[in-house]
Amino acid sequence: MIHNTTRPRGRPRSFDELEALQKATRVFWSKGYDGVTIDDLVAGMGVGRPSLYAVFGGKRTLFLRVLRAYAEKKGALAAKAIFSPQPLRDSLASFLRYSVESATEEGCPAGCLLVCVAPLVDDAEVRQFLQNTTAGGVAMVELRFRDGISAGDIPSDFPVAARASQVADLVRGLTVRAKMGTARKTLLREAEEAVDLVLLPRGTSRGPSGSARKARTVRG
Amino acid sequence: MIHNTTRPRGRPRSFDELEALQKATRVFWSKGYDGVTIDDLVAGMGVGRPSLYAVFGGKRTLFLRVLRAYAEKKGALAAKAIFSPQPLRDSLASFLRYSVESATEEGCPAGCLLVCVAPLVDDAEVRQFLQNTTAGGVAMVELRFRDGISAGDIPSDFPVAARASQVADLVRGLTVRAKMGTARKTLLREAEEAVDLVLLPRGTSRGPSGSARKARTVRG
DNA sequence: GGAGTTTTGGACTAGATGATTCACAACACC
DNA sequence: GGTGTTGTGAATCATCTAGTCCAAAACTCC
Repeated sequence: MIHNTTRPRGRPRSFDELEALQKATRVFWSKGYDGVTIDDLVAGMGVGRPSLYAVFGGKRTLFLRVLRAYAEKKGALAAKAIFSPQPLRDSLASFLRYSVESATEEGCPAGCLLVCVAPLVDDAEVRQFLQNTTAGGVAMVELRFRDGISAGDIPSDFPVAARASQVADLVRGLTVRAKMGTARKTLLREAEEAVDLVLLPRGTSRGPSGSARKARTVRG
Repeated sequence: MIHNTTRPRGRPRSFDELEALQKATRVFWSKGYDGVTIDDLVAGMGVGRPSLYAVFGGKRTLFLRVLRAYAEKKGALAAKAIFSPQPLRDSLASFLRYSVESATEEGCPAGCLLVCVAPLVDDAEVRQFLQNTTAGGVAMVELRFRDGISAGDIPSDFPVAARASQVADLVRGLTVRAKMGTARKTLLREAEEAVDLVLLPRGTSRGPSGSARKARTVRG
């Protein structure tokens, strides 16, 4: 009856592919990878079993698609948080806050698919994707640090690469804590404190840390 | 024939309980919790299926015993690393080094049972145990920081609690990276750099970070 | 050596799970 | 409306999995 030229040939799908993918995300997110059965996916996605196999290929390939979509979305939101026009300190705070909030969202499973679920999947393609994605995350933070140097928010000798890695590790640590059930409030406070840890400049004069540094030299 | 008074009554066990527990640890460590079947455990532990149920109760209770034993052993080694008589800087370096090394041991699964596996287990008892264990870990680092204050390695206003949490988060982050397949060498370097991040004293004079701090005040 | 006790290995059952098949439904095109 | 194409739901099948049962084995005690 309705003449839609761009419509494909046969019977139209009863589900939206992207929406089904999002629902699948929730399933994997809350139950892990090994903990999920095809029946879980069928029930959670609102997709018939044959359709699932026909459209997504199977559990493994579905998970890969889920992972890519999830990472893209999260990456975009993280970039939005860290690159919005504000001083570096606030950018970093926004970034950490977003990380904690997305890992402790009410109505969502705790933790993060990329940190808590995917690393456990014994699959070369997943591993490769994770490596790339995390490298991209670190690069993003590095980039923001460099902007911060240009803007004069941090000194030009700020150890960009090291600090970016440390920020990424902190985020991972906070995310795992979220998965363990630590309250959002606690994690937000720690994230706030971590900003100072990463950004505050080092003084060479104050504090009796000379002995510690000396001991290090002796040791190494 | 042989008269051993302390020996129990019936047929002796064909396996050593603690050894079997260690083998079970490896199985869970490498395959996760949901990924492990009873057959995996039977094969990996060298224990008959009925014996497994009789002695360890089942997968869940076995995992709990595994977890406790694992945490105790790791906690002891971590304490040894951080409390050995040396300046705070070296203690912290030892602690981080141990964390990375134990998560990247050759011949062992990458990562850590407490960080990468247990948080995903949907079980109240496991969750409770994790909370206690991680709290204990943070308390351990705090204690060492206080010793460091007494020894004059760090100033008396050193934010003990915050820094201890941050160290714990960093360790978790590094551990997840290990699980993702990052090389030990890389992680060891980052751990080394992190020592400075945590310990180096803050100066109030140097660096153009005034704008950033100001921005923070404006915001908050 | 015989009785009692505990562990073991193999077998067994009920149920879950992964993946496919097939008849039928819903559309576009002519 | 007829034809070809694609998606859907129900049913199906072989396999895997958890947990239990039982006869035999290995021991202690008497």
